[in-house]
Amino acid sequence: MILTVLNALSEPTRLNAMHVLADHGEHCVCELMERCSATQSRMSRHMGVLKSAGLVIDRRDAQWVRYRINPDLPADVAAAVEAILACRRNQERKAA
Amino acid sequence: MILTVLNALSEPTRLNAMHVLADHGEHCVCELMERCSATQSRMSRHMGVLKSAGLVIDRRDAQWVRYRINPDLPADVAAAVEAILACRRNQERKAA
DNA sequence: CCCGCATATGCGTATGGGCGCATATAGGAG
DNA sequence: CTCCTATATGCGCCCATACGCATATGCGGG
Repeated sequence: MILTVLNALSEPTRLNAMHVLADHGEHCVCELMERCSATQSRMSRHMGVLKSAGLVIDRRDAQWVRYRINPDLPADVAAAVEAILACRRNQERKAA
Repeated sequence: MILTVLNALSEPTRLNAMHVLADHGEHCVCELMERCSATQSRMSRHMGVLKSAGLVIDRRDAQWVRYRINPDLPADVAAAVEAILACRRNQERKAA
């Protein structure tokens, strides 16, 4: 439910990961690690939290695991996520 | 920033309080206590968290303190909050 | 001045969550 | 089979946070 989603998003590294995934493309853990400046175990666990919140799905591709935003998110949840991500984007725009 | 907001909202009682306040009216702590089934100290502290996240403001009125949603919330944050609250409302609608 | 209602807060405690480290598992290459 | 890369997970530690209880503070009434 929404509380699980909020809980998942209210952590800097996880919110960061969502920003990376916001292009609706696939990204492997090693890429996310770099872009979020996180260690391997940290990133893996955080992705697990996002996954069990239903926000992302994963797919094995050879030795990599590709994550992407869950395309079957309920419309209202997807809208909320989008609105949340927009906040930081606006902030970056303001900073420039 | 948005992380503080998400942190504040990712707690059941606080999210509940936001739903009560979503009518953009003023509500005193004792009313919020009842509607959220919380003890006095719990509710007071939770409102403090919402307040320091900038989500609500308070006003002394005789022996009561009236809380309401911060009318000066940045537009993008207000939109995110609205989208989040909408999720639970949709759920209630679906349950009926 | 004293009392009672409404609200905030100090304090001690318990629980949850994140982290690092080490290790397990999975898949490809030789 | 072995090795290497990529990812997940068990474990123990630490810190943040929520809670209850008691107490302080603010405000109005008598």
